[in-house]
Amino acid sequence: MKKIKEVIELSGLSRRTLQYYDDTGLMDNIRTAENYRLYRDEDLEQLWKIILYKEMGFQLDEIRKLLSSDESDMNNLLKIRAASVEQEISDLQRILAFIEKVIDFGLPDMNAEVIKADGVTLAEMAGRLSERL
Amino acid sequence: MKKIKEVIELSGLSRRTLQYYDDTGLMDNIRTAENYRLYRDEDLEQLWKIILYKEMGFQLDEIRKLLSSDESDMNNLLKIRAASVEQEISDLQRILAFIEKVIDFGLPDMNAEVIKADGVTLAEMAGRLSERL
DNA sequence: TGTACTGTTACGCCGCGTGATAGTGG
DNA sequence: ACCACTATCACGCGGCGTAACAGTAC
Repeated sequence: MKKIKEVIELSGLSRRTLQYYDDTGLMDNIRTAENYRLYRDEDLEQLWKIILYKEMGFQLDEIRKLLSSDESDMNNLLKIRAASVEQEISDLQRILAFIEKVIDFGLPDMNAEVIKADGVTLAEMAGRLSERL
Repeated sequence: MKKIKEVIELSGLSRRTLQYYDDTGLMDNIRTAENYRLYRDEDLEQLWKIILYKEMGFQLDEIRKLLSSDESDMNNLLKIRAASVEQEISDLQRILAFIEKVIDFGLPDMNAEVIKADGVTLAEMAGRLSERL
């Protein structure tokens, strides 16, 4: 049974973070008579899982689901997350290529004939410019 | 001289977004006597640049700097941005590899001997686990 | 008189950081 | 009485979405 300071040092998380996890129900801390948070061994296991899921880039509400799901549900969520990370990577690669193009050739001209098309917004045009490389 | 509705359709941005750009000084709109926002051609050029920089993943305060910088400053900022995008990509690749490892082998055990080291926090341990692959 | 446009508040999101203020243990 | 610990508010961040309410043009 550890009090919060020990858990701060053990986990590397901040006091505020631990309080937030308690407030939002991600952790479900028991309390002393003086209302101090107490962490049992099982709570530390739970915290370890939370830290691992954060390392994988999950949001806290997704982590909540993961903590209460069986092995097959968890594997599904992991696969979904893997797919979206792959998507993020390819988005960033597109962005990177676009930046390098701008470094070499400057910003594309808004009035260039190539990109003038009716019914297409500027935002869409910008998206297309970074897609086609 | 266009009013906001036309600019919404032309740009693909929302009314709220255009208002926000005005409020935060990213755009510097002139007004009619009835206080309606007016967009001149040069303002649309500015908006186009903003959209392009957003497409490259810049934050609005960085975009503010970009809009008022000369070519060499701009190129520096672009290179810095490119470097940080590369960093984000490699972070995500590490995360992806870690997720796939967890899919195959399950969550790493907190009490495993391998990872037990004094003075190392759980968060650090999680980071190391996803680094070493 | 209606309706389609315009404007200004102002709260909500997410994951905490950063105080401020107050109670408790030893 | 001191100090180290604990607690609970509550505002702030970025980039808007989403009302709510009010004025203006036609």
